[in-house]
This record gives sequence, structure tokens and C-alpha cells, in this order.
Amino acid sequence: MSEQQPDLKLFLDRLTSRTALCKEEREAILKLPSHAAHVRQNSDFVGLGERVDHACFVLVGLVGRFDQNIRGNRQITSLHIAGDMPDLHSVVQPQASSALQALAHSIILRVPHTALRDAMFRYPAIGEAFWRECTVDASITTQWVVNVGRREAKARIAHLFCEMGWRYRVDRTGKSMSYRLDMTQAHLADATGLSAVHVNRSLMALRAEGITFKDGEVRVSDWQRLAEIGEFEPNYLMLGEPSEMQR
Amino acid sequence: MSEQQPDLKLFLDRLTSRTALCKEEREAILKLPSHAAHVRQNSDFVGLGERVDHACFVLVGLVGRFDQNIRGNRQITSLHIAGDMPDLHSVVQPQASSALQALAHSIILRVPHTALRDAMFRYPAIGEAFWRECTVDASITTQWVVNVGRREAKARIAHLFCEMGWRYRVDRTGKSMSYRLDMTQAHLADATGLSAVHVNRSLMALRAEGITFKDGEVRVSDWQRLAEIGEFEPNYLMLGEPSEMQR
DNA sequence: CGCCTTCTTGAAGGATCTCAAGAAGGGTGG
DNA sequence: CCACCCTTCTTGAGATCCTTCAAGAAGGCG
Repeated sequence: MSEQQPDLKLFLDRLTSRTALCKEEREAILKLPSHAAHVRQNSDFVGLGERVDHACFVLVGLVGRFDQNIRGNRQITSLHIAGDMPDLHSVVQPQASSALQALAHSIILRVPHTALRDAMFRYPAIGEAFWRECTVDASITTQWVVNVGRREAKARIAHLFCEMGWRYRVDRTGKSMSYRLDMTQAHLADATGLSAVHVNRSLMALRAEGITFKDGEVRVSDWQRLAEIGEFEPNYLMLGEPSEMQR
Repeated sequence: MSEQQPDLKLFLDRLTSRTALCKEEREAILKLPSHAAHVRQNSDFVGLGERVDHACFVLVGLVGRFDQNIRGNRQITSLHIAGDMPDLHSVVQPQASSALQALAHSIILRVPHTALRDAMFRYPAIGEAFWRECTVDASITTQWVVNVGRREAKARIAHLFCEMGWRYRVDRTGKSMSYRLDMTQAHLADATGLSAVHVNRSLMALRAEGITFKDGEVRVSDWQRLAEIGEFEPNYLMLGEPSEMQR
């Protein structure tokens, strides 16, 4: 915990990408207290049902929100990359209804609810920015329902690859592209509601289309083709300019 | 549109069930302008991708948020009952990424964003209440991902019956219960990511367990048994007292 | 070198889907 | 008041997708 928080610059960037904030508001974000923690791969940093008094910001790494059915089959209900705040909603709902787990080694900044609430009550635009970020996460989760509910295996995986490519803001100017997606095939299965075996077979089928996933790297020879297979339409990610986002 | 909005009492009740509001704040909610509209069964009142300048409150009826895959297979990504505001999030994200459709004849109150924003900027607690309501919806959507991703057909339907029973606050003091759920088997299929035919067969299997769904009426002889089959655990609905919700 | 995680492959079974057609109502117009 | 149409529900049969179980291969790491 320190007065200076250069790390929160990334958080500020995220907020201002969708919400215009004035100088004072921007400074209020940068001055938020926080506490960094390293989280090893496959370890929880927020437990299921836990009552939390801080929200977690992903500074480095990849984080999943985990739930499970009665038989212990796991379902990842959202993925969070550097710059995301997976449980910003805990500010207004401190009882966590899902667990948060690092899929790859990650660095988490814990920001106390008290400080976040302070900022949002002092600056209504900050409150609005927080709410808006949560709204985008909700919109993504909604599309995950469609993905898992109404697409076949290949399309589910392709859709996920598209979504994460956009969220990582991978360069799509050329036909081909590649980016790191630090998960295992088993993680992919948990995110798409499939078995690990079937993910493996679907990945083989995707390979025939010029889409490979190996050692946590997505490699695509024809971006457009991937979007077709995944039935991908990026509006829901709300990645436009802040001017378009606001009224 | 009128000065008096007795209809918004239901909205206020919802908000105060999770967030404490003072007299002035409560009055601000009741004084919100609104415009009532009747919506026929199976007709959209918010179109996909439409940019809206008002949020919709369900006064009467049942509403679904609809998405679809490329082949036109529909997926309902959330259900909303009287008292819900299905697109409250549009206040901070006016571009609708899903359509809203009435599953049964419904009465909708349209509340202008300008008025909602006014209230939330004047009274931070109202802003917090709005955000919290959206958070609950997001939490429900998250559980739908688990439902559709990791449960078999019978359990998916049973889970939905449990969830809607709780949300309607159906009396569970006795063993048996029944409540109206004004949807068709085809709607049920769209909500659970199944085909209509398989929903029909799964309902027959549920009948053998004392659970019937007929003419838009859910009838359960043993509530506990339904919860078991649906692997239902109600925490995510955040139906506790406001004192438990807050910090 | 040996263990552990991850990926790969085979085979069989089960869940769910699609196509197709018929039954059961409810509403409407003649 | 009846005939017809439309929506919803039901049923059958075959195909397909996906799962489970099981075992082996390929690496990375201590």
C-alpha cells in the first residue's frame, strides 16, 4: 500500500476508454490505495461465497470466474485479462457468488471497497464509469450464454478466440494474427461447457481451417474465417470510442 | 406521462428491497416520468442493436431478452417478471446488444434516461441502487451460463423452475407449490439451450418426479426434490434483507 | 531419471437433435 | 354454431454430437 500507484494507470486507461473523466476524477483513480499480490496458476484468490472488502484488479495474467455443478464439473463464467477488474461489482454486492482463480501466474491489486465507494460518492462520473464497466462484463456474460447454449463445439471455441483477440486488441489489419491466451485445453473446456477430450478434437478440426492453439498461443491464418466459424459479431464488447458510448 | 406515478411504487419496492433509501430518494423514484405501453405476446419492444433513450420497467407480464446464433436458433439470455427493469443498464450503455420481447402480454413503463440519470446524479444512493440491481441481473446471467453449460436437460429446466419460483417469491412453507410461468415449451427450450422436442421429453421425465408444467403453470409436489434435481442454491439471487446486502 | 501435467487417440455409450407427422385445443369467420 | 386454421404439445425414428473411460505420448521440472 503506498501513496503512489503507477500501476493503477492501467485501470484508469480502461475507465477512460469508455467514460470521459476530468483531471480531478482521473487523479482520484490514480490515488486509490491498493495492495499487490502474486497469485500462482490454478489458485483461488477469492473463494466461493466469501464476503470481500476489496475489489481485485488484474495487473498481469489471466483470471477466470469459476462455478460448478453438483458433480463438481467446473464452468468458467468469465475470463479477465490485464486491465480488468473481475469483481468490481463486489463494491455494491460484497458477497461473492463465484470464485476467482488465476489461470496463469497473475498479479492482482486489491483495492479496498471503502476507497472505491469514497471515489464514487465524491465523483458521480466515477460511479457511472464503474457501473458502465460492470455493464460491459454483463454483456459479455450474456453472449457466453448464447455461445454455450446455441453453438456447436468448433464455433464455441472459435467465438472465444475471437472475443479474446478483440479484448487483447490484437492487430487485425493483416489477414493472419496470433496472440497469447494462457490457458490449457482443460480450461478451454471449462469455459465452453465441453469435455476436455472434445475440445481436443475440435481444436484438431479447427487446425484444418488454419486455426491453431498450442502452448497458450492462438494462431490464425485467416481472421475473417475465424470470425465466420465463431459467428462472431463484436458490438457487445463495447470497444468503440468513449464519445460513442455516452449520450 | 403524468406527475403522479403510482405504478412506479413497484419499482421503488424492488430498489428498497436491496438498498436503503431515504424519504427524499424514495420520492425521487416515485416522481420519475414514465409512459405505459401494452406489448402483445411474442412482440419485440426493444430491437437488436437499437439505440434507446429510455429504460423499460415491467409492470405486468413476462419479458425475455433474446439473442440468436447465425442459423437463427434463438437463445433467451434472461427472463424478467413484473417489478424488473430488464434494460436498466441502458442508462450507461444505450446501445442494446439484445432484443427484448414479451413472452406473454405485458405492460411496460418507459422511463427516460434523462430522468434516471438526473436522479442518480442528484442522489448517489439511487445510482448505487441502480448499479446493484444490474449486478443482481448479471449474477443471474452468470448462473445461466452454468445451467446451460454444465447441466443435463432435466436439471436445466428444474433449475429454471426453482429460480423463477424464488423470484416470484412463491410460498415455500408447505411441501408442494404452484405458480404461473407464462411461457410455452418452445420458450423453455430457448431459455435452456435445448430443442423444443427435448424439452417436451424432459418435462415428461419431470412429471414422474411430481413436477408438472402445463398451460403456463408450474406445479411441484415436493419443492425440495425440485431443488435437488435442479442443483439449485439460491444465494445468487440476492433476495436477503437490505441490511445483509450493504456494508 | 522419474514424476506430473498436458495433450492425444480409440472405442463405446448416451444425450440431444432433426425431421416428420399427428393430436389437442382455442379462436375466428362464415 | 360449426368448420377451419393456427399454435402448442406429443410421439417416433434415425442421425449426430459429445461424453466417459482408458491408456499412451510428449514435455517440463526437480
